[in-house]
Amino acid sequence: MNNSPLSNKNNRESVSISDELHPYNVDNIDGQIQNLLTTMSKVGFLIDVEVINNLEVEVEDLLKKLSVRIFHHIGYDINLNSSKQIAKLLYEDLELPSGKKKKTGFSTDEVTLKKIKKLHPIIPLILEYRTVYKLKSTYLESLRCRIEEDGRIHSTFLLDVASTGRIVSRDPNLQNIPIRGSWGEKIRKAFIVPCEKILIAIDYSQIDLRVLTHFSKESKLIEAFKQNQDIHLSTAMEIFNKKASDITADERRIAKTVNFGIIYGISPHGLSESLEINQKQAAYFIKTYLDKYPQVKQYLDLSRQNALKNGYTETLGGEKRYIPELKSKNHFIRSSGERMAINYPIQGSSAEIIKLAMLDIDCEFVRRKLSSSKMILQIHDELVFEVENEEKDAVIKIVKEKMENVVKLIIPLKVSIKEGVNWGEMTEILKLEMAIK
DNA sequence: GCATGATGCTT
DNA sequence: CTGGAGCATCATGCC
Repeated sequence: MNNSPLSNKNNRESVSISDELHPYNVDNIDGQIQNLLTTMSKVGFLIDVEVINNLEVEVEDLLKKLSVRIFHHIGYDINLNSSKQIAKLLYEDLELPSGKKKKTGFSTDEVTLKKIKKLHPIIPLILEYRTVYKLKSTYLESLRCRIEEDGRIHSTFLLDVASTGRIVSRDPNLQNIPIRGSWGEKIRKAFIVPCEKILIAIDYSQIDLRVLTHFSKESKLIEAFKQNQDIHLSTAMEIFNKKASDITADERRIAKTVNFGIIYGISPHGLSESLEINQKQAAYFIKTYLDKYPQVKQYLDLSRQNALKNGYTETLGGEKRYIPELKSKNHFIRSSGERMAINYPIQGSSAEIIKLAMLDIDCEFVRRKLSSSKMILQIHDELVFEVENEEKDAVIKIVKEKMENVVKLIIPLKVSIKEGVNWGEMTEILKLEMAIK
């Protein structure tokens, strides 16, 4: 393992798989990837400022209308950005039922307000105001101000910030640009590429669940991934004990939430909050899941036990994270430690895998002299490239091949590929041109 | 001006 | 009392 090709930056091949416990070498991944991150930052993401400007006008107008309607209803003006003033309005002046208490008063967050939104017509208006104001402040005005001379936004990418080994983007953060709903698409349409170029986004499909499968060796999951099944549907079939054609959209949604919950070290309470069901039902779903996937249960138990015994957990590459919280006498802190013991090996291994893939891709771009195509963004399980049209086929082939083969797990790694002229209108590429040289 | 809390966006 | 990891904005209170 000490002779891994990884230790030679300019001559990396595929990684060593000789050591079963640590199937790849993580020596100095972060040191090697630093230059690549600096380059991504220098390249930046081209922005269509007209799209931003037009959206700002639209949003400005909407905010004005919303605040006028709200103030008309209540008969006076308040600062709608102040949760303190919103709380006074709802829970004192309007005497609506209040939910959980925070340090400074009763909560007015989205989850709380949705529970009482039918009790007063201004609550949906407040919720919409919040969404739109968030857009205006964080994703329109702020981003516009960060466009530099070259028409691009240059984020900074950092290692050694996230305790899981993930890469962090800041100033500005380009890893949390909205994607859901109509606003997500509208904003992402402002992220563009120059003429003669195309945007390519490739993301790992279910990498966390695949890593969980690798660690747990759960036979049902191995089978599902080997057959490239819809994993949430497959889980729904297990939990609800039905065949695929009988699974409803709602049952699949529940299974998807359970799958994510497992990775995060779920509790019945947490799942009940996410699914808006009672805790008894949530507990039943978890129990059923663990009954149906016994090797996952065994793996999760073992993860906690080993973390307590050793004081740390580790990733596939052997990167350790110490978890002193496991010995806390405070139940809350200890539970939090147990969730870390579950989540860190999974999320940390995923982070390693994509960082290794980024290095492989970078090397191959250099080797193949694809100098006009640039990696511009990494969003945890996704890579975004600004690609010369003529290099498109070659880039897609390389990125897919490197991402899927960077490390051999007991099940295959899969990516999905999208292309577009902007980040808001991406189309999945299902058929790959196999006539590539 | 600075720290903290509340909120909300992503994976 | 309970979903892992982050960052940014705004309000508020204190210096």
